[in-house]
Amino acid sequence: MDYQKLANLLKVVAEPNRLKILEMLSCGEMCACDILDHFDFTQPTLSHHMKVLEDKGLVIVSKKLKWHYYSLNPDTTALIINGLTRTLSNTDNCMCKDAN
Amino acid sequence: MDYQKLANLLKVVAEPNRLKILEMLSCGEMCACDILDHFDFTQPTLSHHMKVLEDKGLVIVSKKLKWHYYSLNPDTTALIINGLTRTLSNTDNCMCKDAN
DNA sequence: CTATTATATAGATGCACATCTATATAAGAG
DNA sequence: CTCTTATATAGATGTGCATCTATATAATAG
Repeated sequence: MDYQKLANLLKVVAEPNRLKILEMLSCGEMCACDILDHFDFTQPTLSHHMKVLEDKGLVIVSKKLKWHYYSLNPDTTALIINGLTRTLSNTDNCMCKDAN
Repeated sequence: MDYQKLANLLKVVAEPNRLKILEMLSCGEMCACDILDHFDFTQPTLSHHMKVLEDKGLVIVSKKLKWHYYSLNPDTTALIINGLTRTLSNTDNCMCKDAN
């Protein structure tokens, strides 16, 4: 298990506003301006969060005209859930089974 | 869904050394000194991490003589996994279903 | 062209936190 | 008691990051 990589993904998700964004996207794609309506912070702050989510592979963007539509990347979300679940449960390939 | 509360728990887990500690504990309880053997950082740093894990409810401590034995708190780990899974999947009680 | 709308970038600020060294406390062994 | 071992606390340092204001870019409407 690459703890650094998993931790990096978990850091992306360990922020309340980004959690809320991800849940909003769990029902389908949304454009940035519609997401912004649900928050109190400014537009540059949303832009920052969406960039983090995109750069780390949590969301996928499709740019249509001047709107940017975001949707969840199910591969990455599955990676996080599975990685965390395996880390927190007693599995056969757990590091505590190692000779070391 | 209380995003702030879930994010606070995820922050505890979004740190590579704490992830490694938690996986070590997934096989059973360990004392601090044995955990420390698997890391390069100093003893105060481990003490800090174990305090975070204990304070946030991720691990349970039983103190026997001068050794402190740590084990996973399955209630909290389940809370994190379930909360994150529900947030990232399209569920009926998702916030995107709200009239708002 | 200009005006409007959607999004991004630059730079600053303040706070959280992982780590360290030094030291303290706790608990046994002899 | 003194010595050793296990753990905690205090205080400092450096870095990361969420947020802001101001401004830039992109794309469309008129």
